[in-house]
Formats: sequence, structure tokens, C-alpha cells
Amino acid sequence: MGKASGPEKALSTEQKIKAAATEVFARKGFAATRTRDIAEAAGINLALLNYYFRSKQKLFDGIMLEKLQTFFGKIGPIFINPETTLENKIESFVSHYTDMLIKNPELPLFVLSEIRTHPQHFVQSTQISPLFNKSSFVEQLRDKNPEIHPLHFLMSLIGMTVFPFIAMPMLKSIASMDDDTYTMMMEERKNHIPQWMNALLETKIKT
Amino acid sequence: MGKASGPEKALSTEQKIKAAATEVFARKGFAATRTRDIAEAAGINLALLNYYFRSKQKLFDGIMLEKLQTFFGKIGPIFINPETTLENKIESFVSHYTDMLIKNPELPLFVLSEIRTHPQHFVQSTQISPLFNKSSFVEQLRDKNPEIHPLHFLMSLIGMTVFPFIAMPMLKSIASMDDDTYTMMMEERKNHIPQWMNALLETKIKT
DNA sequence: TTGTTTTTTAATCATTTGTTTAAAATGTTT
DNA sequence: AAACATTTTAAACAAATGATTAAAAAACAA
Repeated sequence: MGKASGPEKALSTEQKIKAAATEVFARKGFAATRTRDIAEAAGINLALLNYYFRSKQKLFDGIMLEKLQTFFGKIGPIFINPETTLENKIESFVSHYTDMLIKNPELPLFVLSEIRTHPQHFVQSTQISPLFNKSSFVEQLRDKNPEIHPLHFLMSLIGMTVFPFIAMPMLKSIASMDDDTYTMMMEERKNHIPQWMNALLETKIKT
Repeated sequence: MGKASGPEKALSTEQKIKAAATEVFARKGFAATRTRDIAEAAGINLALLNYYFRSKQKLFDGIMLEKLQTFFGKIGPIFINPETTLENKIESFVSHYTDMLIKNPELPLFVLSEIRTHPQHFVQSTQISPLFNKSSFVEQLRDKNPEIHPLHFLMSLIGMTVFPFIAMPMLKSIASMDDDTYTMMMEERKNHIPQWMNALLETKIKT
């Protein structure tokens, strides 16, 4: 019943399971994924899943934690740093997130979908709330344009950056576009969005 | 085995089931929803679900079709109309969608999540693609600023409008915000987004 | 009322699905 | 090689779940 302590082959199957599970969970979500799907995708015997990870839920939790860190991990260090300008932060945010999302296009929909199922649990575990309030990002925003609520700006910035990946199947179909062309557009947005966000910041809002 | 033809009470239970199913499906997704959940939420006997709607899948398909029409239905008439200006279209889009999403906050995540599972089927059924290409919206966009690809603009517009609802649980937690305050911010965006999109349109993109 | 159709119920079925078990296979140590 | 530990496999289990059935209850028509 003991966990494997041998290094090569043991880790290899464990990693095969985790890699397959990551792919299937991301594509179908937790509930629609059967342990047999994962076993087949990994090319391993069904019982090995429970041998290495005690249950489907535990396997999922581990993967979800990694995904949450990938998704929320970049935002903190960028926004907290008082050494960089607001413009730097915006550019850095868009650039880093676009790169990461090109590599993991299904990440936002997966993370946000599963957050919906267990709202309090996942959002707490990221501890992003205090991080945001204390950030120099918010300070610099208020300094530049006190009229805009920081959350409005954040919604727009994240929305412009992340939404194209959430709606990719829809938007690709609308414009009859293949994967490469879509990726190219995302690269373009690394350049466009910071300039747009700047224009947005300079706008005097009329009622 | 026949379908009910009597009007009042028959429709009443049928509607109870559909209403309950709509709520539970939207909250948990198709796979995580059990027919027993729906029966309990509707306060009816389990077998009635199969009596009125032949299967869980058929019940879901009917509801999904309605949701897709709600989600995609407004965009067509607004964008096609050659009588209105570009500014009118943007204002109208933001206003109509914000109102609709305030009433159905869970709609985008639900629709986009299920599209992920059956990509080609749902996107085709909306027939939004030809609608977009022929629209006077695209024409007016190219006229105003030929440098911006219409899809870039559309991504930004939809992203700014819809994303705050997709990420609501996350964003509410970040800013420690209650439902009413959040709704108020969405109302504010009906005013802000058109002005921001205008600023975005006037921006000369530098490489 | 009586007969007929429609709706509702409780029980059951057949599959699916997460998990466990016991034994076989493989690897490691002495 | 022998003894022991780890990994893998095939089979089975138990619970959950979508669906069906047959009978009861209710609504309706004559």
C-alpha cells in the first residue's frame, strides 16, 4: 500500500497520469471527466490512478492548485512592485498573460468554471484580495486618474486581455480563422492593449 | 404515453421542471447536474422529468437553445442596421447586454462552458458568422479607423462588457463587494464603455 | 355515476463510475 | 538465487444515476 520511493519508472507513470488528467480535466471539466478517460489517455491501468493519487478528487485538487497558481501567480508581483511605472505594469501584465494564455488557451474557462462550483474555497486560496488593495498599482491609478474606480480599470484590462481566449471557439468561428492566425492576433494585442488602456486612462468621463 | 394536451396544470408542472432545470444546469453545468437534483428543486417526482421531456439531454438541449438565443440574439439586429451610427451601435450593444446580463449573470460562463464541450454544434446553430461579416458595423468600423482589425475591436468591446460578469465571483472577492454594489458598477459601465471604445477608436497605434 | 384519458407515484432496472482487492509481474537487496 | 518491496493487472464491488414500468390518483367526458 506504500507510496513509491523508486525514482525513474514510478515518477514516469505518476507524471503520465497527471499530464493526461490535466488535459482531460481542462477539456471536459471535473464532473464530465471519468477516471477511465484519464486512464485511457495516459495509457495506464485504471487502478493505478487510485494507487498514485488516492481519488479522482485528490488528483483534481492537485492539478487545480497548479492551475490557480499559473493563472493568478503572475498578477501579484507585477502589481505590487513600486519601482515600476503604471505604464510598465500594464505592459508587463498584458505581455506575460498573453504569453501564458497562448500556451494554455483553455486555462481561464477551466479555472473560472470550477470557481463557480466552489466559489469561496478557490478565491480564498489565492489570497489575491489583500494583494490588490495594498498594491502600488491601485495607488498609481488613483494618482493618474482619480475619477476611474480601480476595479473598473482592472475589469477592462483583464477583460481585454483574457476574454479573447475565453471566447476563442466563438470568435474563431465568427471570423473563420485558424489557430495560427488567432495566435498572431493575440501577439498583436500585446502591443495594442497597453496603448488602448492609456487612451482609456486619459479619457475624461462625461455623465 | 401521450404528451399532455390539458392546459393549466400540465403546463404548470412542465414549467416547474424547466425552471428548476434552468437554474440547476446554469449553476452546476450539464454533467454535474443529476436528474434527481432537478426533480427535488422542482418539487416533483423523478419520473415526471422523463414523462415531459424524454431525457436529461433533451431537456438540456431545449434550455440551451433558449440561452443561446438570449445570449446571441441581441447582437445581430443591432450590428446589421445601416440606419444607426457606429456610436449608436456601440451604446446600444453595451446597454442591452448589460441589462440582460444583470438579469442573467451566470449566462456567459454557462454558455461558453458548454460550447467548449460541443464546439462546432452550438456555434453553427447561432449562424452569427455571416451576420457579422455582412454587418454595416464592420463597414463603419473600417471607415472610421482602417488600421484596427474589426475582430480586435469586437474582442475588446465584448470583453469589456461581458468579462466582468464571467469573473464576478473573483472580482467581487478581490474588492470585497456585495451584489448591489457590483450591479451599480455594471450600470456605470453602460456609460463608461462607449466613451472608452471611442477613445480606443481614435488611438493611432504605434508599433 | 361510469368509462376513458391524463398525470403522478413508488419501485425497479440496467449502466456507469469511483474505488478496492488480491494476485501477478517487476524490481531491488542481501 | 532467495527474500522482500514495489508496481501493475484483471476482476469485482458498491453506490450513483438515467431511465422505465406498472399501478394508483386525478381530471375529464359520456
